[in-house]
Amino acid sequence: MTAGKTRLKDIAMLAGVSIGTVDRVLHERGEVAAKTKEKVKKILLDTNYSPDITAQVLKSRKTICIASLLPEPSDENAFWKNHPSGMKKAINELDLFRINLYSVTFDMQNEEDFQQKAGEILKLNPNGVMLAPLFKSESVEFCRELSKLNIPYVFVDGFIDSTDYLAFIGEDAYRSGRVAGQLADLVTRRDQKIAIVCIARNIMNVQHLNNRINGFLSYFNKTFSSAERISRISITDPTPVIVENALDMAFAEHPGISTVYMSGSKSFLIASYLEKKGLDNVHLIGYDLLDRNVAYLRSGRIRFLIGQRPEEQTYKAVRKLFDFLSFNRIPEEKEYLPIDIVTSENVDFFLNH
Amino acid sequence: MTAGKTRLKDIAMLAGVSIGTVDRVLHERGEVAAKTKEKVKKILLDTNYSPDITAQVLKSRKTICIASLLPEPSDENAFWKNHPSGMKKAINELDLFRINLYSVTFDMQNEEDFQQKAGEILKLNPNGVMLAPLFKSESVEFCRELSKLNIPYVFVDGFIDSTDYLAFIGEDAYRSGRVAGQLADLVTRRDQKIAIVCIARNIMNVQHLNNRINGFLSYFNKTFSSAERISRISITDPTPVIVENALDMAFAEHPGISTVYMSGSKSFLIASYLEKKGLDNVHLIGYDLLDRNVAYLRSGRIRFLIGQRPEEQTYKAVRKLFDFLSFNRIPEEKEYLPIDIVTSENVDFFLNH
DNA sequence: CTGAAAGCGCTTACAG
DNA sequence: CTGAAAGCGCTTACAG
Repeated sequence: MTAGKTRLKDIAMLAGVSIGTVDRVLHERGEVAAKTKEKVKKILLDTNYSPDITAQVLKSRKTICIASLLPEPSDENAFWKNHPSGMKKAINELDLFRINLYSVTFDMQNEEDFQQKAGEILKLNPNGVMLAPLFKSESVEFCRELSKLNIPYVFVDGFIDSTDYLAFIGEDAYRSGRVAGQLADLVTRRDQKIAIVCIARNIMNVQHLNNRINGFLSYFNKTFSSAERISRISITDPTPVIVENALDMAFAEHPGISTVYMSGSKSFLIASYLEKKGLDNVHLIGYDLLDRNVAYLRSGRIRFLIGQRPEEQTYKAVRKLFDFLSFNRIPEEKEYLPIDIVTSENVDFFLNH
Repeated sequence: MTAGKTRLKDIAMLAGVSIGTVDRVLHERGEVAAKTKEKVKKILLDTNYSPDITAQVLKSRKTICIASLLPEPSDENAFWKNHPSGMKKAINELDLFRINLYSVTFDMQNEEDFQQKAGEILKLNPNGVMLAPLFKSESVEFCRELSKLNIPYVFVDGFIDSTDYLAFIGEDAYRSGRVAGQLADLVTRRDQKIAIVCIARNIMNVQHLNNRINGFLSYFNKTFSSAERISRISITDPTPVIVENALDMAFAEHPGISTVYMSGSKSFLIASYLEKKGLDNVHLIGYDLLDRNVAYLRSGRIRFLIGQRPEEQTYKAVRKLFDFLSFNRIPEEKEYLPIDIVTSENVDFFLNH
């Protein structure tokens, strides 16, 4: 709290050496006699010395370069639209340091594009990397290269266990599913039915959605058998016609569905379907504050959206990389951000900031 | 983004003057000929100069002192227990600057104690002040003194319009009431009744609670007349016996109450009552993650708690004061923090961090 | 193995 | 009104 008043100079005086020598033991730059080293180390500890960071930064003036590799946001997948603002916020806060951000995006339908962009980043030789590991094998490969070059990397949104990542920041999918389960339970009468919808193409994504769905189901397991009450609808293509057909079939097969849990971020597709079919009494619970979702939340067509703070994910990723690179602070390995319950009444607070 | 590479020295060269002169126009320290001033100013603008903060801090080494005046947390009012951790977090983040925090607490039942502690702070002559203006006239008086001494101050939790505050950080009470209303609506059948409880002694507090209650009522006004469905219970003393009697009367007078909205932070009192009386089917909605509230949330006795991020309030207050004092950044006048909807399933995320 | 010195970019007296 | 110089606390060659 009280910034250290002892300076290198004071340590040097106490030890009867020059500040150059103190600096050498401080940074373990060698070339110091064992005895002097011991003496200085002791005094360093006794005085609880901590360097003045402003002076360090002023002197060294090295520029830190952080690269990010995230999916290109699109209409098809607007979830990634807000991630850049978190990075910008972090950079702004750190503007007294020399820090550069090199943002790269890849086409999330295209493994090759990921590989190519990863290659670009490797060529740049940044000090640290943040990535969303959407494609497993390609990501593993990239991480291996980074490790080889001694470049630390942080995962955002998902993580791969077999790699040597510095940190992961994201959602606890299982628990977000449990939260959704609780909300679904709250709005669904015991004699009514619940449907779980899963729309997914790529495998990583499916894993994440499955975790959510397992969490969702786990909430009901405790109370009573869910088998008869909960049905699952899997759709492999988000094209509206295909979605419509799949839902038509499901609603025909399971009469009495009064709540739909959309495990991914495309609730607006379901909302649009329900509106079209006049299914006004069906509750809809989904994820992420995409513009189209928020519009349906406001109109009442979507009851709850669960937020996972995309800006905060990238904000924290940049901060953790920076703190590690500058001050050697080792972050917690995994940080799960709060699971926000968002309704039409509190959504505004989660949009601007 | 890219930190400015032009230095005072460069400006001086371009203007054909010494860096001392540039510095004088930069900080408007006078003693500069009008012509030179103009010339330098133009170059400053053209080059988009921004000073190197590390060098500034290193040189000036002035210590900023921020004082806080908050209520002493107690069993009686545990809401204030978590505010200090937000201040600590801010101080830790700013540890490369010379910044001291002087925390003072007052007895929230005692106006005189507030005055005395305010006097202590004035004697200290800090650079900035953060306060919770629980007592109106005493706070106005204190603020007047601060203004006279040119000490900026930031309100936390509440604000007083007639004063000259730098910023306010807190809850939008009306809208938090609306959120509660929406949640109450969700769990209450149309043929069931809702009770609003208000326990308060001091007047500022009542104002805040009234704003919440008005927000709550406004949610129902739109849909249908609430007069017949919603009753209000006012209690002036949080002593369990008194609370019990008041609730006994209310439940007797309004049969069919199935949801209780507790407008203040003492939901645990209601929860305890409901448990004692075996009123297991009554939904309870309240505020703030006090230990005792959280325990009832976990057990299911409390359905929803609305959180107002106490740590973030003080964190932001310290940051805003610091940014203003150090870099002359003028903050937004009022910042309303997100209204968190907390249930037994997501509460953990809101506790640690 | 160790010390003396220069310099990072700024601010602050001081001399003229 | 203006400039030259010292110094904030550190790091980095360089000389010995």
